Amino acid sequence: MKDLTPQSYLILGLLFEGRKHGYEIQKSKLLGIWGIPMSQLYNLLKRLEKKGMIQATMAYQENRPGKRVYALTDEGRKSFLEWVQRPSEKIRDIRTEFLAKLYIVHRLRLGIGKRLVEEQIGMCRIRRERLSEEAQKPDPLEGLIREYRFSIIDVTIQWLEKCKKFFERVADA
Amino acid sequence: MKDLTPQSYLILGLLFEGRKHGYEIQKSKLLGIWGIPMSQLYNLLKRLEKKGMIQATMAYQENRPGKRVYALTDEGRKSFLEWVQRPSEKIRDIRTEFLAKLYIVHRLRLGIGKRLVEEQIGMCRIRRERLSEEAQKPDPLEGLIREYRFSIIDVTIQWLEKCKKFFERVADA
DNA sequence: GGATTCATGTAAGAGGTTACATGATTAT
DNA sequence: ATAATCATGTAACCTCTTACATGAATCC
Repeated sequence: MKDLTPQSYLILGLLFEGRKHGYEIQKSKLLGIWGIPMSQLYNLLKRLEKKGMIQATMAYQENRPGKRVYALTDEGRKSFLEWVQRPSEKIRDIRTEFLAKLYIVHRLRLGIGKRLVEEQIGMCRIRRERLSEEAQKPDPLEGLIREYRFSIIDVTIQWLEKCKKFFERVADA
Repeated sequence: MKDLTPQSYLILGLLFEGRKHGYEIQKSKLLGIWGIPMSQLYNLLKRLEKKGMIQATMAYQENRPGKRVYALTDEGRKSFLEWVQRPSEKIRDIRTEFLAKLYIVHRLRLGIGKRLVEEQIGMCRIRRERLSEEAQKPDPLEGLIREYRFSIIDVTIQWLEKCKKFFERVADA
């Protein structure tokens, strides 16, 4: 099964809390990490349903239009849990994808925050290693780019260490 | 006119050197910044032509299939120059878009490297300022995310200072 | 004979963005 | 009255990714 987008996984995460309809998902405070436009959200939900990750049931109310209430399927639950426990492979995804994971792990009190951060640190170290091993070409501009990559990785590792402490403090881990 | 993608601007930049056909563009050493798959490149070229940024003429050869040789139009040239002189607004784009600008500025010896870097530093300072001004919520996870953003900006500014020195050394600036 | 280089595309599917479109209820 | 909140969608357009498809010339 192909990976979903981080946004979609976040939606699955929110539904992990319990069944919700579109408008409710939109209103979920997401720390401003992602603002999904309303009209896109409905598209995403439809796609997730088509993929069998979630399933809708109609909730009819008096004096109100019916709501399409979504719930996770077993596959959706499985997919989400698999995603949320796996660190991001690319450094550039840390700002978005990994942050989303931390947020949802914390929100749902999944108790895996510390481990997730540790694994992410491990992944960053691997990346750093791999970058060191790459053949250095004499091109000076290329050297500069390389330096930037190293800086980003290093600052990310430092920050992840702080994250680790955070998850050690909160009872979540 | 809407912005093109960085990839498309890079292609315009390569054509700024002179007319090229698809295969030639693909072979241009781009420091490994972007590997555009061959089949995508032809799509991009078609789109750029439809937008009036480039124009093809056929070059027929003996014993060979004809080549579709592209040249910049006036609009393409204008668009490229406008793009290449403007710093990236988002920090996350520095790794990709801004790097591409530096590369092409250097390659074409446009003589604006130093100024571009300075403007990018200015943009980063503005971003940093804006982040400082944002209301701090008591949420500790949000605080962590904020810290990460600051770190990234700071390390980026430091790196840009190095870039500036680089462009001061090379005769380009 | 087989790999690499030269040289070009099409087609299908997924996904993102934006605009358009509707309509009731509740609070000011 | 009118603005905000609740509630849902469709349609068009663009871009990206991947796979498929072809074929000559040259180098080893």
